[in-house]
Amino acid sequence: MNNKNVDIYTIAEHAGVSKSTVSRVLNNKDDVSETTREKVIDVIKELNYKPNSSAKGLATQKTKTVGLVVSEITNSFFSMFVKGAEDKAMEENYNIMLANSNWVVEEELKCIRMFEEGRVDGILMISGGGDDLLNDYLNNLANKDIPLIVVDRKINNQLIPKINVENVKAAYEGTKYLIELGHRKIAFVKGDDIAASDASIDRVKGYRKALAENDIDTEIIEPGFFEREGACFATEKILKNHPDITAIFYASDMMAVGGLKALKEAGLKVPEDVSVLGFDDIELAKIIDPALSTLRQPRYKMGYLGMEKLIDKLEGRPKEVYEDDISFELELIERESTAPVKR
Amino acid sequence: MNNKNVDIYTIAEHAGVSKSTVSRVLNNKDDVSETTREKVIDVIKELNYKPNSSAKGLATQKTKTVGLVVSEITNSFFSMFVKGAEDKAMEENYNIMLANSNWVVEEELKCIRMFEEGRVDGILMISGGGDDLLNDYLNNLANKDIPLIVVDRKINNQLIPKINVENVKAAYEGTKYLIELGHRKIAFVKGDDIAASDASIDRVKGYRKALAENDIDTEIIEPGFFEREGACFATEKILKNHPDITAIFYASDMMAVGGLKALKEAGLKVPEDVSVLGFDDIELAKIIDPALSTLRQPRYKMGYLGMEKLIDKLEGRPKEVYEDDISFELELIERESTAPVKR
DNA sequence: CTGAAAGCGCTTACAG
DNA sequence: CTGAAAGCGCTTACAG
Repeated sequence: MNNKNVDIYTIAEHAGVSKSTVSRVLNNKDDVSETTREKVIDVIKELNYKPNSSAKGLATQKTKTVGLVVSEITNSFFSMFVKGAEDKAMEENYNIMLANSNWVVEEELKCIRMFEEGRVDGILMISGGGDDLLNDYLNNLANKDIPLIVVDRKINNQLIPKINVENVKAAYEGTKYLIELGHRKIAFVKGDDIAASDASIDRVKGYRKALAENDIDTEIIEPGFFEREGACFATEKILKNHPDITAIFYASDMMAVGGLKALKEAGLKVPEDVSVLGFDDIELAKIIDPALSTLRQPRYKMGYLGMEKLIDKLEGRPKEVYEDDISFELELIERESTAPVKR
Repeated sequence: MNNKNVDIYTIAEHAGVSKSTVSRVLNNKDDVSETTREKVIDVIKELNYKPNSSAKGLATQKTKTVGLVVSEITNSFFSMFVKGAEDKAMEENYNIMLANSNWVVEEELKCIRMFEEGRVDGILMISGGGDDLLNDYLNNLANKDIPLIVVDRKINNQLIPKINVENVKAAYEGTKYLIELGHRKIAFVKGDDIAASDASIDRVKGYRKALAENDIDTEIIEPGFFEREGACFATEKILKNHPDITAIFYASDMMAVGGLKALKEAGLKVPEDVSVLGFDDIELAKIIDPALSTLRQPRYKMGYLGMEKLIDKLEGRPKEVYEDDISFELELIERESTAPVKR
């Protein structure tokens, strides 16, 4: 049971072969005779040998691990990405090095630098930022040798494959859905426009487009800053200035939850008095009462695919597999918080 | 900007010293003259040198990374542990290798084996299990050379430091709190008794103890299996068999949320008609309406402390720092779901 | 305070 | 199909 000091040489000795041969069976090279292979494998099991990955890493110049930087692991929005990425990595026998940036650019940079120290073959970023300094740094990385894939973040570099989401289209369809339900006075609670991902900006665009197409010109947009409290205030304000509203579309579920609270406090019932539509489909959306109708982001899939592309790249698989950007569509999930407008 | 091929030797050449000296300044050894040190540092910066950690790992037999195995990263209950652990690791300049076990023992074992391959100096487990096979394996690990710390899980091995939580006491105090509010008909919704951590069993104990001390003999215990739906059913059953109930204590917040739903459907108001007390203080507890009163588990702290102990051990710091088990107390958080009993 | 040399545990041409 | 040897990029006694 003791694997202290049992190295490839020990195995070689016990099996009566050379280190080279042991290495060959370890790496499944096919030019080894069946008998030697079996002998070696037996010894490996018997001695409970575990290869030393530092040594292997040094020799091969690969670590078989990828770095994952995430804005906030505690946020269920991100942890689903991580899970997808992790599952794919496991499948391919890659390890994951985790780093949390806490939304701050300096920490994001710190994480990346850490990863650069040879400990990681490539990096998958699922993270806010949008900061110029960081973008420069990422561009540099991409121009050097360390493969990088970016999920849910805009960045201007052809060399960096990106995985995004059709924000404009989703918001357009969400709004259209509300309109088809008969709503004409629809408010939109956006995030902050400076946000890295342009998510809020694009969603506002979609909302506007749907209104325009349907000749609705009451456009009511209020910022909720992607926060529960912020959305609470925004909702109060909307209610005060536009009491005839019949639906509110929030640019995130978390904001919708804040809105639900404000609506309740104002004595309004959802969806009887006002319909509420969220965005994201976080865990909470189906737990809260009333359950939120929302646009589902395929976060697990995005993480999974991001990792897949990264590994494809690392393994030198054909370029077509990973070089294109991908943009996912969101799915409209109807639950209890939306209903046809009352006449 | 290109760091391809710049190694310690390149630095040495440019600085006009030997590799040994470069290594010394890299490792902050004090026996280097100030002038050479500065010279070397300049070159390092100029050439944007990043040490190769595989090489370093091979030479020192340390990787400066720890493995973290978690049952389910997507669960906010766990992600707070991870965050605490991560923060501490960052502080100490350790890397974290993440593995998700998806609650299944085989995957847990797979993760650990992966970690054993020299890639990790120690392991922090925050994970379910309780399986015999796994326990044996962990015992073996502990008896070998790879340091291991276990959070929120019982295991019989003096060599493995454990970080736990005072479940009996917390449930006792939660129940007492309800009793002091005037409740005498208090139901308890437990998890499943076979669960790894004995959490449910201990919490039932605490509940019973409080009842006994206060001469209450209506003991109503129903299993909710630590699931929302399960708790929903349990609540319905309780309501049917004991309509005179005035409070329900759930062994987890998630179950309390399920309970809230069942109560609402039964036309009961919380806390006016029945008080609801949760356990854990997950994110959701303060978001849901009414906000849940609950017993707060210091998950961040537990993760942080677990990592701290592990690193203390790895760094060979004095044994007293890490060898003892630790058991955290839970804090009672009063929110909106509990109130004095109506007369 | 500094350098030469051996060694950490693997892989990989090269030769046979 | 197999072995001997060099090399991956560091660290660390040892000597001076």
